[in-house]
Amino acid sequence: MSQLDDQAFIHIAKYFQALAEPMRLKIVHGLRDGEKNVTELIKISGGTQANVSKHLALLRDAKLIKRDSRGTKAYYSIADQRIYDLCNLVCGQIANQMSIDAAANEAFISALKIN
Amino acid sequence: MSQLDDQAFIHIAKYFQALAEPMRLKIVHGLRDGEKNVTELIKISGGTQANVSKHLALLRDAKLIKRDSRGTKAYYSIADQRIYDLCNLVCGQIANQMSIDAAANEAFISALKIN
DNA sequence: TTTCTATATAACCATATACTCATGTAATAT
DNA sequence: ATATTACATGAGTATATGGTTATATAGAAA
Repeated sequence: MSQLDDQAFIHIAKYFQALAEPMRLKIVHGLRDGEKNVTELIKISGGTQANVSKHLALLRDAKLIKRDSRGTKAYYSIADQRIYDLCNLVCGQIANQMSIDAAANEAFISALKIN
Repeated sequence: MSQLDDQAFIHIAKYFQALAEPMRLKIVHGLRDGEKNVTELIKISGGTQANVSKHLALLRDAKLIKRDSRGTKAYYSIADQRIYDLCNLVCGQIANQMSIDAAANEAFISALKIN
């Protein structure tokens, strides 16, 4: 396995890592219909201010979201729409894995739908 | 945010978590052209026996790979091909992020190609 | 049976992660 | 200038994770 591959795997792993946390998925989910400021995201996610702020910093660091500071507020938005493709792929996969009846399955999938 | 959503986010996060580790990505990458036994995967990944075995257990737990025991050997294979869609999406995203010239970019992408 | 090969797993350790509380900082309002 | 609102960040803590070494187990071979 080459150096380049090693670096690539590390890079890809970091990317997945950013999405590997329920609170961060909530935040990303909260941004599906456009930018929101931190206070709004705190309400949506149910997290504390400090914690949400940290997750936002991490997501921004991973280039998944971007920040726009206007006045005293900070507006965050999705930096790359493909996040949702990823999530939807995973949602489909998980829904498939669950051996539940059709009605429940449908309810589950629609609850998961992210875009 | 509903209970169901919370559970869903936890579930999805676990899925991403399984792919959020370079050694596990190497292993999954190693399985792209079909099943392999543990010894082969140890060689490919460069990890120790115990460590590879643990990662395999984790990947299996996450339903990403499946195990087939034949004789004294254990053959692993991909349980869901969509893993590769996920990886390729992320690869494209990462390649886009990197502001490198076209030739280098192409070399990078082809080094990353997983299926 | 004993031995060897292949794999899994327990015990342990170091580091990373997520969270909380407290504090810092910057823009606005009074 | 002071206070307030909105957000970021440092310190500290508990738990999770990834790795190593040593041991267990199971099938095949001698």
